[in-house]
Amino acid sequence: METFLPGPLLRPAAWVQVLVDAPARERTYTYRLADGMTAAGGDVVCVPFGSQLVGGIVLGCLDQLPTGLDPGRLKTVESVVGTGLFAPGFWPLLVRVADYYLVPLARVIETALPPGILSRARRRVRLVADAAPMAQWGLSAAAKSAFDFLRSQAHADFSWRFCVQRLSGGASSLRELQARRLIESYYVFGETARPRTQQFVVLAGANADLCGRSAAVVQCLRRLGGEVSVAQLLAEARTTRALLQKLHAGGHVRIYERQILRLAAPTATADRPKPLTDAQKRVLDRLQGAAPSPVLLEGVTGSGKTEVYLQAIAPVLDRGESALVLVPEIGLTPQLTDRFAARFGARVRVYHSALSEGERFDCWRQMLTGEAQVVIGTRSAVFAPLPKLGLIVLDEEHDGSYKQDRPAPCYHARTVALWRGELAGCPVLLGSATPDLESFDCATAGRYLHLEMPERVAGRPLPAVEVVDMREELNRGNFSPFSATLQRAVAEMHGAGRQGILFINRRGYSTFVLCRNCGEALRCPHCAVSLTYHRLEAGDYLRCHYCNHGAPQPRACPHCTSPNLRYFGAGTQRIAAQLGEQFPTLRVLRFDRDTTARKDAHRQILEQFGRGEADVLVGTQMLTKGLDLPQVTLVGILAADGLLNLPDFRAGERAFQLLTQVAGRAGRGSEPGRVILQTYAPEHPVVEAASIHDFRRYAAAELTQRQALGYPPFVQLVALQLSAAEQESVVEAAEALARRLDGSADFEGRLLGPAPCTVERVAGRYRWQLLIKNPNGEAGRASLRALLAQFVPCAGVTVAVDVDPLRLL
DNA sequence: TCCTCTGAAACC
DNA sequence: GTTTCAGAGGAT
Repeated sequence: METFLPGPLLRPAAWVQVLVDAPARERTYTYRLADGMTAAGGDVVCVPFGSQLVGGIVLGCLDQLPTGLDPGRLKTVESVVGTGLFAPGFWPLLVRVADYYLVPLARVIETALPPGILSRARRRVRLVADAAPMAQWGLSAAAKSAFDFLRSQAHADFSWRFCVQRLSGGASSLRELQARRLIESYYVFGETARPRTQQFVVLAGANADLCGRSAAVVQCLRRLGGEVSVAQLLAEARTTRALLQKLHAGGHVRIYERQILRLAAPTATADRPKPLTDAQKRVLDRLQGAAPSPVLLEGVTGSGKTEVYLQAIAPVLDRGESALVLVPEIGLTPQLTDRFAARFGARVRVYHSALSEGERFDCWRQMLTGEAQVVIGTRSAVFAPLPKLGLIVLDEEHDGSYKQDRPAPCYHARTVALWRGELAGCPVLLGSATPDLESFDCATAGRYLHLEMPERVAGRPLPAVEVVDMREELNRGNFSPFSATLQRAVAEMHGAGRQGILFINRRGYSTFVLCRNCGEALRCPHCAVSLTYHRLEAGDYLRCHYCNHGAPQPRACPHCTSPNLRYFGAGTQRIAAQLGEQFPTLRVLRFDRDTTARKDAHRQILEQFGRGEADVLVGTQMLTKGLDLPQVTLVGILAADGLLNLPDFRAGERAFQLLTQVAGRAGRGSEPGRVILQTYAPEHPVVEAASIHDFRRYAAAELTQRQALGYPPFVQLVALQLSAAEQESVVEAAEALARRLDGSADFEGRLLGPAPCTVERVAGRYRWQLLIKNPNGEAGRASLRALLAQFVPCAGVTVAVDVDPLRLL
């Protein structure tokens, strides 16, 4: 890790470390600063890189050269193109993330910045006004004609790209002209993103003389009101762009560009603060008076946490400060975003990684200028550059999607949010009905302010949970996934015209397909898992839920050619189908990753359900994330066992959260709710605690066990995952790394493994894992950082470091 | 022995 | 992204 100078300097720094906008982003480069030039971390600069000039971000200043770098090879920063890309106090946050998660700062910046910030630093070319006349002597023919072309233009300023494409000799001519000081090249930082436009068509002329397709298209346009977007007309009139162009040329219609708002602030009907319950009032009072420390708000499902967030944010905005609201997944909570927009109007922005590059860029700038005062976003929005941050809210703070586990840095948005609050001096409000045990431990130990809302709003009771022993169902000869109790409950619910939710832990139709002749299961060719069977309109399909590999369902077993294939296990598709068979009048909707893949599909399905166009929603974990559906009275959990028995020390905690959250979807309206929890292990402590809504008892038991076994939150875990295409190289590298850790005098942590990951092969790569228990905090991470910096794995092996891993797979 | 092609590595 | 470099293979 590079060390950068802290604070302001007496003497301006001579060198800067730069993250360049080139494909080779793994490394950073050192540049000299020209005399009188100053730069700070976060500035956008233009630097020579190889033969070209590229944009880059200054990571930090150096007052001495890194060892082993030949001063003769150093180049000088061309210009400082932009400053103030980050809110005050933002840079130390990024440095802290890099330090803690053992990743290069460059990686953190890439994660934090909206993509394309650097590519928006555009290279331009201009004619030098007072160029020496003799500079043209002896130019190559291509360069001469290029120069003449540039001079013949009305203006003297061009984009580099235009020049390369348009001029004879392209880039080499430009370099030649630049060397002669006939032109100069410079960079501009994209101050304003181009406004987005859309093509519109409007009727023009009488159009009496048209016939055939033309007449039909004009007729359609007239029906649509005479003026629509080109895209809409193309779709509605089922016509082609060519025909529209012909009509345009003939003067029958006019096509023009209209500016559209890329960041239309979510609009909704205005909403006023709701009257508060006593518990909500107490919480808000404590929040106002509290010092800026983290707050854990433990409020049961349906206790009105959202209203607390809204009313806690209002005074922050009144003070002219901004608020950041983090949610696990933006698509899953359209109701929440709508409510924020309704309450705070145009000051609200939504920021997440599914936005387009342009949308993220625009939103980023609006945050910096203070135009956006409330930002609702997912994990990556924890880096939103809001100045004057007055409050950070993390809704459903226990949710695992706050942890990034794919590309480094594997940061946890909750951890980063807490640091942000500390650096900005603002409170961080963590809300959940089932707090993460680490947060809960901090709260009970007094490190966080612990506030509670133990009752639902309007005196509504928590739903009664009936545990059904599925072993007895089997004994009675019921082989269906629905117990007799659940069947009766569904019939009753349907009869009363109410709605229900069925939770199943798997999507697809069957979880695996087995040959009854040879006993082989159909497996993914790239991963060490079986394929899931999906029924699609286009035909039956097998899909790998790890790498998304897909194949048509074979008619016969690929191992022994027997046609005797059998489908095991039930996913959402099969449950929905069986439910339909059993209750023919029941209207069933599916809510899982397959049915919500389309943009805005979450909202559509939820709205459809909300309008009462379906009676039952069958879905996966997606159902657990904060849905507020007041008409739902019945919740069925088909098999709790799949959750309880995962090979992970957090399996119990996650199962408890999931069961409590699904159960919490019932009885949120005026009618009381009812939950039916089916399991083969009714005596399991997680099932028992969840069935009586007793988070405290479960948490206490689980924490005692964690302490005894030396697991988080009592010990820090660091997972090192190695992967490669060949099994031998991963094993070899993993063992080499383990020897290195064991043999090191500095390293005091405990090493578990190396061992293959639970699913050893994914997408054609073998994965092995080392787990480190680090009881020494920062000191332990520091020695690990040093060890990892020295460790060079054999060719083709990549090492991923995950500090505080959430899933041990 | 020199030249050309090609893929990989470096670019501060 | 461009440029450079090293090694293979081929022509002289």
